[in-house]
Amino acid sequence: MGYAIQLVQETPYRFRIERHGPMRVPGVILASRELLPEDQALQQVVNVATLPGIVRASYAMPDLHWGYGFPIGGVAATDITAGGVVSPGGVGFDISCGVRLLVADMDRDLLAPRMTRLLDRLDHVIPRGAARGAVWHLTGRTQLEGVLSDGARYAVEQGHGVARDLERCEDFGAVADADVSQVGSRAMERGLNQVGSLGSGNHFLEIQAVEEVYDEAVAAAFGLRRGQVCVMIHCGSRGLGHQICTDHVRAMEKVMPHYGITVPDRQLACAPVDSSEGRAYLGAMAAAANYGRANRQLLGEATRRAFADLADCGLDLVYDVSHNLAKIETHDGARLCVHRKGATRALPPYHPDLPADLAPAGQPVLIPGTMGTASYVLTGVPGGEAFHSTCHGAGRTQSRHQAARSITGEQLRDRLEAQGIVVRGATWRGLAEETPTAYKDVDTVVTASEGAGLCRKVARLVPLGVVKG
DNA sequence: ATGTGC
Repeated sequence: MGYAIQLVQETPYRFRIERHGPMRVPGVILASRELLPEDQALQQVVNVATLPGIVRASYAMPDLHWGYGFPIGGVAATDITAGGVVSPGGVGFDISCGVRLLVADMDRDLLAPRMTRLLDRLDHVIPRGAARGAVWHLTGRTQLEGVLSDGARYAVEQGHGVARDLERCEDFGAVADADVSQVGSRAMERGLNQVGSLGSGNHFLEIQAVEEVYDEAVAAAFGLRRGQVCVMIHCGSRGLGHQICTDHVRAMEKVMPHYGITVPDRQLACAPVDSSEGRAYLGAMAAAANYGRANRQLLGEATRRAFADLADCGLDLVYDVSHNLAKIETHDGARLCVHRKGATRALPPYHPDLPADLAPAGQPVLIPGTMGTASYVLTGVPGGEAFHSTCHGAGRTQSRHQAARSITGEQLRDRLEAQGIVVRGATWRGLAEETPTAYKDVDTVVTASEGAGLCRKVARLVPLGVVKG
């Protein structure tokens, strides 16, 4: 701290911070100059570069901004066999926050006359905000353990969805190495009544339309065509994931001296992946990841019921992918712990973890925009940098307080409705805090992501109706 | 992000 961070521009979309001080690797920021954040987030890129076992670089995506310990839009991988660490701050409080996209077998013109009724129904059936309630009322601890161990797969087994849904979920709906015994009692309590709830902040459920297709072949493989209606769901693991992060940060803070680890920021609390504390966090994190997927599965099912009932219309899953997660992955023969925080995995065509029917197209990468703005579908590219990762959305540029001072919820609703976008918010205050003017421009972020060679654009989606958390 | 903040 106390010095200006030196950035070396290497290409229009690539900046480098050379190793200095305790940095073990350089920092690499994949962004255009206009997207570079305030100094604090760049300092966080530098801080992450000091973590034990980090390899290649401390990466940042174009939507980089300040976060807890790690920047949001940060990607960092550690070598497990070289004492590499796992850090809860490298995943964030909303473990497994992510996006699910479903497509309707209907075009926007046909749906238009039913839009208001559909939004009113979703407003009624999608639990969100501070209010209690969830789509799925778990009968007790046994069912919650099923959710934590088997995620969307358990939800489908229990009748909430169809088998094909799992083909289109990251990890086919469940991470294998969840350890329920590492989920504390408070986290369990908080999780019991929130499976199938949106939450608040930037979480939303949107009815959208495919406005533009950039790659016809890949879009067709994803089931997308121009004019088609789709539904995007953006949410995470609610209070359960938050509590797990809190609990394991505390546990790691205590044992860091024992492992001889020092970090420049206490928010970078970490432990070796190959240690009891590291394994404990990864087991609990995987359980929260499964919870997040089950959550999105249930919200998708509630939306399907509304569409079937009011529009006689089916919804097929395009994909479900997280943008807050650490994963054990093999890259160039090395076993790495890849942290993605506000960064989306973007597998290239023919990657072995893709479902067979998506192999030629690559992984669908789902980028939620800000309320009233576009969202994107992207795909992974061969040789993608940063361990096959890309951006996760438009990063915030204004605090919630600043945002709420700039506009009222009612004004924002009027402005959106003047653009033909129907809005159903949880609270006026919450709506105002999410004004699009408080965010970077998602089009600019996606252009930079493609320009930096992280992904390719497939389709641009525009909002028709918003159910806001 | 979060039964919002040490």
